[in-house]
Parts: sequence; C-alpha cells; structure tokens
Amino acid sequence: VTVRDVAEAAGVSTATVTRALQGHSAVRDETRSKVEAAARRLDYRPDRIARALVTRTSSTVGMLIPSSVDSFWGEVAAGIEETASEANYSVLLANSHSEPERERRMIEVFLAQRVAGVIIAGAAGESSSWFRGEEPDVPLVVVNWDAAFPARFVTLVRTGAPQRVLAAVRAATVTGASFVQIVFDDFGAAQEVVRHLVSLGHERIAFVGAEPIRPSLLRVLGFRSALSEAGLAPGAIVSSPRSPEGGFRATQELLASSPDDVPTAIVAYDDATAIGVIRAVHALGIEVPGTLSVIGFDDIEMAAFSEPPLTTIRQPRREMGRMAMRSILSSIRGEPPRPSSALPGKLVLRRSTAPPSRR
Amino acid sequence: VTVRDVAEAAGVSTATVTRALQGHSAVRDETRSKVEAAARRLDYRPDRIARALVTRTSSTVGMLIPSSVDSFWGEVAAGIEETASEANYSVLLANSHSEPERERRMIEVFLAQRVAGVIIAGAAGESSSWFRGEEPDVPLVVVNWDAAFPARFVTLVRTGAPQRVLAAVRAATVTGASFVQIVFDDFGAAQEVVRHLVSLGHERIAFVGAEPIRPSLLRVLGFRSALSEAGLAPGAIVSSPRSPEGGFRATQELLASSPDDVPTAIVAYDDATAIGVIRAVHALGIEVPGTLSVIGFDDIEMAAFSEPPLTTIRQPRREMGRMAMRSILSSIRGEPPRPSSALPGKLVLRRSTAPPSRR
DNA sequence: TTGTACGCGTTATCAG
DNA sequence: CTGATAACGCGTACAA
Repeated sequence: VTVRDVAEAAGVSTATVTRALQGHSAVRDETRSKVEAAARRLDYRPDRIARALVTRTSSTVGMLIPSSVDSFWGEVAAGIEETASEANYSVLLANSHSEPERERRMIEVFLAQRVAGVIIAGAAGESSSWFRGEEPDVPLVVVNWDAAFPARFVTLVRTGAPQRVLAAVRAATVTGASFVQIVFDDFGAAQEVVRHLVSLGHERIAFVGAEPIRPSLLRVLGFRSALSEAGLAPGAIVSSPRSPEGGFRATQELLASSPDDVPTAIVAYDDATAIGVIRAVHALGIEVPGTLSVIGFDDIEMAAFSEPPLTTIRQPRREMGRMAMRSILSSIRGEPPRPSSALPGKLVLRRSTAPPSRR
Repeated sequence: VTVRDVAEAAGVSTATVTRALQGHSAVRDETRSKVEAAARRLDYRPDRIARALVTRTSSTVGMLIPSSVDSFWGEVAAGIEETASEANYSVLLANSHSEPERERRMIEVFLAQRVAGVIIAGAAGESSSWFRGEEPDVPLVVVNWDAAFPARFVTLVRTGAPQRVLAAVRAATVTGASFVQIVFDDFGAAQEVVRHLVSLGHERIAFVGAEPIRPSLLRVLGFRSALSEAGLAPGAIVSSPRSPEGGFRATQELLASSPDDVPTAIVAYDDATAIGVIRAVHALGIEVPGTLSVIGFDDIEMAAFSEPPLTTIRQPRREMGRMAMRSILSSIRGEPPRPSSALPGKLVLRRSTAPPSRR
C-alpha cells in the first residue's frame, strides 16, 4: 500500500496525499480529512526508505559505543535512544570494542546508510582516522573521547608543569576539532575527589592507574593540581591497566616500594581499578577505610556492591547521551551548535573513605 | 559520487558497474578491475538507501530490548550486533521499557524502515498486539518472552497438576506461534537448581518470587517437579515483585509465617530477588549459607559481588543473541527455519549454598 | 559480455 | 489549493 493507493482511494493526487499527511500548510481541511481517512483505512505507512532517498537524509542516527555489555555505555545509549525516539528518530547500534579499525568500518557503514548524524562514544581512535577522504557533512558528536596519547605522556603528566600539560592534552582533543564534544570533566572531578580526601584530613594521597589515554591524563592532572592547591606534597602516581587485576598489581608494588611512607588514601583511575586496589590492600591485612581510604571514578554498578561499598564520583551518563542526541538534532535543524561541554560529576559518598587514623 | 560517476570514469555503463562490484558472474576480469579501480579512486560508497528501495529490503534488522542499561540485555544485544555485523547487517536499537504500547510503536517504526527482520527480546506484550492488520512477512524472532499471564495463574501454578499447567503455559507462548523463539529453559533450570540443593542434603526448600509471567511460572513448575521427583514434600511458594525489595519483603513474611517450619534453602525467582532474600535473612540474624542456602537465576553482574557471592544458574545470553540473529539470516536466505529452542543454563557455584546444618 | 531503460515509493517543483 | 511530473541512486529485465 503506497501513496498512489491512498491517492486513488481519496480521489486526489499523490502530491496532495503527501501534503495532507505531513501537515504541510496549503491544503483544504476537507481534503485533508478525506486523505487521512483513506490512509487510516488502508493502513498506510509511508516508506521511510523511499522518503530518505528523495530527501537525501534519513531519520536515523548512527551510534557507536565500545560495548553494549557495559552498562556504563548502555546508559549513555539509553539517553541517546530516548531522546532520538522522542524526536521520531531511529538509532543504529554498533559496538567498536574500542578498536580504531572497527570504529572506522562502522562509521563507513553508517555513512552508506545515509544517517542524519553520528555519535561516537568512548572513541579509541583519532578523529583523522574516522573518515576516508574529506569529512562528510553529517553532524558528528563525540561522547567521552578516550583518545590514546603517546606513551611519553604518562611521564609528562607525572612531572611536567600541570597547566602546560593540561593545555597540550586539551589542544589535542578539544580545541580545533570540527565536531561537538560531550565529555565528562575529568580534570574537575579529580580535583573534587582530592578535595574530599583532604577535607577528611588526608595528607599522603597516591594515584593508581595512570595511562596514556585522555581521561586518565586529565585525572592525574586534576589530582596534582588539587594536591598543590592544598599545599600538600606531590603524591605517588603509578601506572596500571584499568581493571581490577591492574589495580591489584599496581597497588602491591606501590605499597611494597615505600613501606615507610604508605599513603593514607588512594585515588584510583576508575571503579574497576579501585576494586583491585581494595583487594590488594585487604590482602596485606590493611583495613579500608580504617587505615587506608580508596576512591574511584564513574560509579559503575559494582561500586555499590564492593566491600566496603566504594566512594566514587558519578558520571551523568544518561544526560550525556541526551545532550549528544540533542546536539545532533539541533545541527539538523540548522540551529547554531551549542559548544562542546565538560559535564561535572557528582560525588557519591559510600564507605571506602574516612578520616585517616592518627598514629 | 554515484554509480554514474564510476561508470563514466571507467568508461562503462552503470549496469556493468553494479555487476562488477557485486561480484556478479558474467563480467570480464579486465572490465571488473577497471571498474574497481575507478570506484576506489572516486571513493565510491554504494548508497544502501537506494539499494534498499529497489531490492525492497534493507540490510538492517530491528532489535527491541527492554533496556540497554541492563547488562543482561546488553549482552543479548552484543550477540545480535556481533553476528549481524559479521554478515554485513546493521541493527536498529530500541528500548521497550517492557511496555507493550512502546513495543507496538517501535515495531511499527522498524517496519516503516523496511527492516529485513525483527528481534524482540524480553517482550512484555502479546504477539497479537505487535502488528496492526495482517502480519508482515519479515522474519520475527522472539528472545526470552516474558509474556504476562492472568493473575490466577499464580494460584494454578502453586497447586495445579504440574504437567497440565506446564502444557497450558507452553501452549500459550510456544506452540502455534508463527515465529521462532529462542528462550532460556526456565523449567529445566529450576529443576537443576533444586537438584543441586537436594544433592547438598536440603529437604525443606521454598520458592520466593512467583509472578504471573511466563519465566516465573515455568520456574515454579520446574521447582515443584524436581521436588516431587526427589520425593520431598511440596515447598512454600510465595509471590513478590522481582527486585531486591520484593525479595526482602516476601522473605520476611515467609519466615515470620511459619517460624517452626523454616526452610533450609530458598530458591529465588532471579538474582535481584535473591539479593533481597539474603538481606532479609541476614536481618533476622540467620547466616547464609550456614543456616539457610539461597540460590538465584541469571547470573547478573551483581551476583558475583553480593555477600556471600550468589550461587545461580547462568543464562547463555550472548549465545541467545547470536542464535536469534542467525535465525533471521537463515530466514532471509530462504533456508528452512530451525525450530525454536530452549537453551540450558549453567550452574554457577559460589558461596550462598551449602549443606544444611544438622540439628 | 555489455548497454539501455524502467521502476522502486516518496517528495518537491512548477503550472494551473 | 491541487495535479502532473521529474527526480533521488540503484538493480535488473531485456536487447544487443
């Protein structure tokens, strides 16, 4: 059942059917209701494919996330889907597994599908690798860019002048990019986390989980900045893969390397790492938070269930998804793009942090 | 850049370009390479929209899940996406929030998009409500149908003849349906769970979380069947919403109602409920698994992190997603549909079950 | 083996 | 206000 059938049934032309059904201005009320009646009677559904062909844009957006198994990204996706469906848009799902090559391929597929916009969340690759040839003119929004940096950045971030390194990291991924970014304010969140610890009375604080990816670098920088702002000595910064195992091993090394100068609090790169940190600390017979406080980032589901429940800073993931999709929609409508934004986190106080014990 | 451009650049007709690029048989090697060269040079991407219009089917499938935030469904989705992308298919994501009305609407959108297939996971509605008018001829696969039943089924399932109720439940949702179903074997899993408890020596076992939805009814039935098979007296069966709070409250009532005949083990409808059960038991000062064993279903992420870690039976969620997508693909290829299947679970032994303490 | 020409279902333009 | 008609980009009979 096509426009033609409806046109015939209503005794009008196909052009009128289209106009009537889209609420397009100039069409007599009487005609409109005739058409609507016929459409309803025939159970007519305009073919979105045919429409897309002629309008040269579909009402579909492509959404690339690292993994739909991870409920962090699942919630970002939910925010996107929710906002999209309110605006009558559909969303194509693809998982990148954080592999730049897959990112490239899936974007290719999106473009061939003539999507009206692309949202890349947790991107691992560089923006230059996303498109072959020139950049297509669909709006692109990046959510939480996890871009990799040269390994030497870990050293830089440990010792370099914070403001200068910060500027370098930002320059590489924020300024000058021709697309909107919705990112978590990693730098500010790290500062907030440290301030929380300082307010509890901690003075020797370490960071576990430095890695040459954007959010990690920014968190380390925020960590250093808040420490110096509080007039405290720089804390130890150790690298590790972002996983419980990574956190476990790195913490073992940290605590073994300086037995006479053990920190009273550890800031972990993320909650997964923090859980490994807690295990390592427990394995040494040290109590959390009695003797040592631990704090993470993100507020993943496990955080509430660790023992003790983890104090952490929550990312507004659903809101990030919503904002990303809203940005796409306003681009489509030709509105001036709202600038990229860094969203603040929300400190979630649980039981893995407490004042340090006096000795 | 369209076929025409490529045709011109290669000095052939558009028909030849299509044939060459699709690996269609009859085309000279020389011509083919000429065309391929031109296509590559021009960075030509066939427009999937235009193709869909003429072939009257897209290489996109619609995937409806209750929520992408839930990593259970996230993993089903990952299985679907994985298999789809291997076959060069794209997947449209929609969240139903378990609302039949939303299910209906999203399916509508899928159909208007001319999807090549539809996968409905965790469907809450009835199959009759999914389509207006006659059923469209795209393959449909249902994964883990959570169909609701009249409330009286809870009573039936508690006391009715198991085989007869089982047949009724199955008849309503399995047989006679004109689509493939990939479902978890709830009945068998419940039997397995009870057998595990029986093998540990338990004799007084209760079920918490009976609800008038398909999987719950089947689990209760499996529970009853395994109990009678073991020659044990029927256990208590209590209803509750499927959530920690639901499990908590129902367990309080259960334990208060028969203080002189407290069970030594509780089978919870799912892991979320089981966590509430454990909390309620702990709140009464009873030890798990020392005095009372608790077992759940699904093996959600939290299960490994509860205290004690929860023994449960794992659903092969990624595999269910893969099978669903494979089924769609073989339908498209016109292969005879593999019949619906009920996949077995895998018992995951953790620390919430143990032999009952002797008294 | 290759080219011509039509049609897929819409929307948009331009007359009337 | 409405109707005829030309696209949109591709696949495919059919003819050559």
